[in-house]
Amino acid sequence: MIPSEIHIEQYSAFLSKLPIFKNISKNELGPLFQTMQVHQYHKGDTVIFDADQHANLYLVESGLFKLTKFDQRGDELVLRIVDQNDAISPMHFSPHYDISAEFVKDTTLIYFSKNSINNLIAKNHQFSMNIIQFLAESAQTLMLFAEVLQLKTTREKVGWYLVRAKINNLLEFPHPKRLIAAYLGMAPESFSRALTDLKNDGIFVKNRSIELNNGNELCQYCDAVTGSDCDDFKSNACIHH
Amino acid sequence: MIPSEIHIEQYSAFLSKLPIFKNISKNELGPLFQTMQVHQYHKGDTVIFDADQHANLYLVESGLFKLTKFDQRGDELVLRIVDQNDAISPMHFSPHYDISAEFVKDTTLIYFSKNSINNLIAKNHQFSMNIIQFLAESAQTLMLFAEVLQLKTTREKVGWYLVRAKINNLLEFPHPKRLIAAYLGMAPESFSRALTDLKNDGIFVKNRSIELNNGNELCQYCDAVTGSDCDDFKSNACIHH
DNA sequence: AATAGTAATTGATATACATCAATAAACTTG
DNA sequence: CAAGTTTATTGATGTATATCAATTACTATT
Repeated sequence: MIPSEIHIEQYSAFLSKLPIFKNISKNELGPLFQTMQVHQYHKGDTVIFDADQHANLYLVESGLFKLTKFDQRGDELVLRIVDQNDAISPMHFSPHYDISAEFVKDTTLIYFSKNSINNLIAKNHQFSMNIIQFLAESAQTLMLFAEVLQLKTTREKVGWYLVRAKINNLLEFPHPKRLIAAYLGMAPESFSRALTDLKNDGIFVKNRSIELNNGNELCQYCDAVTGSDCDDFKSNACIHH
Repeated sequence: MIPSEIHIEQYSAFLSKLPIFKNISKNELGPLFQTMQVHQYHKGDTVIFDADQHANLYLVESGLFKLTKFDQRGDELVLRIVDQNDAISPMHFSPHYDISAEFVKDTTLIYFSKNSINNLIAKNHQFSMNIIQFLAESAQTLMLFAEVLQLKTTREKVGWYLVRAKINNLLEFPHPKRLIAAYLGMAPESFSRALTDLKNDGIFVKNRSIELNNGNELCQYCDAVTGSDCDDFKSNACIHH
């Protein structure tokens, strides 16, 4: 859907605050923003986000969905939970790489065609750097994610998820439990049992809120990349020296 | 180590054939190549390839090593098997992301500092595009890898590894079995048993050579991204339509 | 507020794969 | 090429977590 002038202005304000457009002047972004398109998805929708039909760059204006791969058996791998302000770029996938999006909440996506994006990359060096930064972060997040899936026990996975929520200053579960369990590659039953288990560490989850005995019980589940966003990173209380 | 003029010339010829320097003229590459450095590693060496000490872009002139993450218990995740002609770029990692390299064979790495690389990115649009392409492929490979680790059974993992070897026209195991087992996230014993299992599909591995009854037994273990490199991709015999 | 529908928990059981142990095969290296 | 060392195989056993089944707790809708 192509938005009206008023919407373009409103969305431009939103977009220009995103990291992917960082340090680029309004003048330079203007022509790109004129080509924006918008799509609404509803809770429960499923679409295949392949490079063939979706060679675009998407920015999440609002909403929540998961990016998943399914195998023949119907088992799923949740590669990413995608939230407000996030970016996803199937335009950079191989034409043979298919991925599904399942919308958990009503979601508004703003997007730009591959051509529009490549035009700005050609014209604007800062934008190239932002794209490079974005892709490098994607790759690093995926390496960390593979590590979590492969090396951590169920309990450690849940602890890791909770410490991330805490570092983002959320004392509440940001996502439904089934979604978190799927993202961590475990059955909802195992997730539930892991939460029970964590009470031994002084970590209590009542309904959706996280309660801690003295506040640093979750640190043992932290990794250095996640920890670098923590207020106490590398302080005495921190496990990362 | 800074190489002599003669070595620079010799390595330049090698480098200019790599995908990351594709479609860039010798003139434009010359100044970059003057800044090349070279390092030899020996079989058995282990180094931490962190962004702190290794903010470079590395090209593998020859050799073989694995990029791994270790956890507290000493369990390892082999994120990548790195071979001749491959590129790795810890310069794009976060300063807090540590990864180890374990050298399986004697290895020669040619590398460029972050500054050298960023200079060429700033000057040369094609090089930006090549870096973007490289990072996009890294991310996609990691998504596929997570899928393999998480969703496939041991037998499917081994089948997947073999079909990749076959598509690369290798009727021989390109890597030692322990290394493959580690890469696929399984114990060497499980790898060995999976190979025995695959005999039921008409897939026989004698010592290091792969022998097939009629040639397409491995197709069932193929994925679309891997398959796109196959001569028979999307033919009647191919599972991808 | 009542009903239906979904999500979460708890318990019992099954299973794929790891681990341990012993042997055999395959490469190093003097 | 022989002795030593690493790698691979085969068998027996253990275990973490999935699956199945039943119950309870939420959430949404009229």
